[in-house]
Amino acid sequence: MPKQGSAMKKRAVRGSSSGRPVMALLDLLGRRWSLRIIWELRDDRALTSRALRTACDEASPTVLQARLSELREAGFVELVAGDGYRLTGLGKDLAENFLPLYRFAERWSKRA
Amino acid sequence: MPKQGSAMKKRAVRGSSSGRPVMALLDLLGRRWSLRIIWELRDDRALTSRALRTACDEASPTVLQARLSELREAGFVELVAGDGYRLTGLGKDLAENFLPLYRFAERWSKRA
DNA sequence: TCCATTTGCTACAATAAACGTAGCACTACG
DNA sequence: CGTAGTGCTACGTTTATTGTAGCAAATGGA
Repeated sequence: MPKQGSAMKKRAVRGSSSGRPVMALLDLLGRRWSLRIIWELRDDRALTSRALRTACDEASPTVLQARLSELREAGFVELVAGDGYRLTGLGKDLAENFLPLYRFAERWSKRA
Repeated sequence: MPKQGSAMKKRAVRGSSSGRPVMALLDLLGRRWSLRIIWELRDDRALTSRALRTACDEASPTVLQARLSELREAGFVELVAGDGYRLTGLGKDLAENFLPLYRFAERWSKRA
């Protein structure tokens, strides 16, 4: 698979052309397993690629690697040698926005 | 009239089998255009199906209708006659979790 | 040293999802 | 009547994801 050069070259993130960063973010996070990966790495967890795969219901390594590449390029995830994947400072910042989701999901599951 | 009865036999939300509601929520929100739809309906906006389509970069009506059906079934979105689609109370509650994303995205776009 | 694991990562064919265009039935105007 | 709006769907094409298999490099014994 070809390496993507600098920032988001192989495919412009949807909505990025509008000049609204939130659109590019929503596009990136709206791809499969993106939210899940960030979720599994929350709270400063570090997971190897295979541990991450196990955590993500044995999702195919193809798409996981694709998402990890995108998330690394976006600056949300980094690969630390001998330690595995983990959120960057920016990634942790992003994950903060999703912690309330857990409580919301609990409430949601008990809805009428 | 939407026949939501048979519409949902297609697939259980990923992760719902794990008994963790947040997984089902991440699955639903991780599908294409889900986050975007919620975003476009934020702040009590009501959009017709075509206005929503325009807002979502002319995404195909096929997938938009699919997402709207899922979001309606999940109780996040409702269709009000003569008014269009809008977030339910639960949907607004969910959208609250994403409002900080806008500011985060701005910060993100200015990253090194 | 040789062997066995584990790491991150990729190839490739098959499947599922999304796209794009067109069009339906219905309603509300004039 | 005709025109235009609504929500929504069919269908063929393109794209994304899946599942299985496997690679080279690094690690740690025996």
